[in-house]
Amino acid sequence: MKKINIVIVDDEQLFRSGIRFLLDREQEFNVIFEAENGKELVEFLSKTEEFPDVILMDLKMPEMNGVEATKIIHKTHPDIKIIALTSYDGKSFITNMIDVGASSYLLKNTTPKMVVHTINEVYDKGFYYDEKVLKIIHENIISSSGKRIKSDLDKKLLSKREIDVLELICEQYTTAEIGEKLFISPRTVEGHRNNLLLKTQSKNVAGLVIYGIQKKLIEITPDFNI
Amino acid sequence: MKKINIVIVDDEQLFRSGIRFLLDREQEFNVIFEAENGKELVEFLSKTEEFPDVILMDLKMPEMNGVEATKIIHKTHPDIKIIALTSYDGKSFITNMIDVGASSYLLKNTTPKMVVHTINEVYDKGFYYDEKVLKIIHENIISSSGKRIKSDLDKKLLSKREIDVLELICEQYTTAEIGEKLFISPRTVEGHRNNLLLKTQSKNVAGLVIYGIQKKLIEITPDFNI
DNA sequence: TACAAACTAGGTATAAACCCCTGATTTTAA
DNA sequence: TTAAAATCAGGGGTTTATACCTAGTTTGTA
Repeated sequence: MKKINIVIVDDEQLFRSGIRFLLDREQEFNVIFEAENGKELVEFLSKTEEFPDVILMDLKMPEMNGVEATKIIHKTHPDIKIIALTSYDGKSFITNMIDVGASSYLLKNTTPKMVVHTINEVYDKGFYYDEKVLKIIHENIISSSGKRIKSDLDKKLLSKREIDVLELICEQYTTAEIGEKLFISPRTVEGHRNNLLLKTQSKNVAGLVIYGIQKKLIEITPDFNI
Repeated sequence: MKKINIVIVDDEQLFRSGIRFLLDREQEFNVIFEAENGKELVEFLSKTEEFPDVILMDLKMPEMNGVEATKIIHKTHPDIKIIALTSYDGKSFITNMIDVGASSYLLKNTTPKMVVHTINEVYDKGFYYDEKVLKIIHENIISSSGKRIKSDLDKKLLSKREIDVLELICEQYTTAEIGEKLFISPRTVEGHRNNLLLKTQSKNVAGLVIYGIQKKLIEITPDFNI
C-alpha cells in the first residue's frame, strides 16, 4: 500500500515537530519535508524528486505567507492537495484560501484525530471540511450577493508613493512633516492621503492606520501589560 | 525516582497535543493537565490535589493571558516553576515575564530537545535561559538606566470612559459622533481624548489607534491579500 | 467625612485634516 | 506609440482635531 507523502509548512519549529510526531504514528503517512515558510516550500518543490500528496500549510509566515504559496503551488502543481492549518477563523481567510486552491481548512484548535481524518479524506476525495468550517462557508454563500463589488475595490492597489505616505501617517507625522521627509509639497501629500482614504474606504487616519496594520505595512507588537 | 509533573497552557489544542507527545516520550516527565488559558489554569490549581512542578505557559490566550496568569500563580504557588513558551521574541515580553515570576523563556521556534533540556534545568536549578534569550536579556541590562521612568508613566491607566472613547476613535468616529453615542457633550469627549493623548504619549489619532491595538482594546484581523 | 480621582462641560484659538476642483509632467503598460 | 496610471502641485473652502484654560458634580475610598 502506497503511503501518503506529506509536507508541513509552519514557521514554528516546535509546532512542526509536534505535528510530525502525531503524523509519524500513522503507518499510512510519510512526512517527507518540513518548511519554515512559503518560499522554502516553493524552492523545495522546484528541485525535489519526490513530491508530496498533501501539504499542511500555515497562513502567517515570514518571507512568503500561506496564501501566496498556495496560489503558486496550485498553478505549478495542481495535483498536490493543500490543507490550510492555522488559528485564523475569520470568514475571509477561509474563503480566500479556498479561492486560491486550498482543498481544506483546519483550525489549529482541533484534535490530532481530526488532522489525520482530514488528510485521509482530502487524499481520497479531494476535499474535506469539518462542521465548524462548513458552517462559516455556508453563512458566506448566503450573504455573497453584494460581495464581489467590494473585492473589486480592494484590487485597486496602493502605489509606492501612497504606501510611503501611509507609513508616515501611521507614525503620527502631519501632512507638513511628511512633505518635508519625502521632499514634496504638502499639497501632494494631501493628494496621496485623499487617494488613500478613497482606496481603503476609510473616513480618517484611524481607518488608514488599521488598514496599514492589516496589510502589515506597519509592524506592531502586542502589549500584555494591561 | 520522582517524575516531574508538568502542566501545558496554550489556546491551540493541536499545539498542546504535539507538545504533550514530545514530553510523554520522556520517562521522567508526567503531564498532569492541559489548560486552554490562564483562567482555566488558575481554576485547576485552586482545586487540584496534585500540583505541577513546572508549567509551560503561552503568552497570547483568550480570557486570561500568560503574564496575568504568571503574576497570580507566582504569588499563590511560589514553588511552581513557570516557563514562558511563546513566539514573541521582543525584549519587553521577556523582561516582563521574568519580572512577574517566570523561571525561563522559550521561543516556539525551538527544538523538542531544548524544551526537554529547559524543563530539566528549571526543575533542578530553578532557572534556565538559552543563548538567544540570554543575549536579549544582556542587551537589556546594559541599557536599563532610564527605563524605570517610562514604565511609571505606563502605569497611568486609562479610565473606563477613556477606553469607551478610545474604542470609538479607533472605529473612525468623530468627536461629535462619539458624543452622541455616549450621550455626553462633544467637549467632554474632547477632554477624554486629550487625556488619552497625554496618557498614551501620542501625537494624534494614529498614535491612539496603535495604542488601542497593542493593548487589545480593539480587535484587528490581519489580511494576507497584498 | 474628607480627599483624590474621574466625569462632566464650557470659552477661545490655532493647527491640521478633509473636500472639491484643476492641471502639468513622468512612468508604465497595452 | 498612445492611452492610462502615477506623481506632482496649486486655489479655495469646511470640518475636525489639538491646545490651553477653568470649574462644577459625582464616585470611590482611606
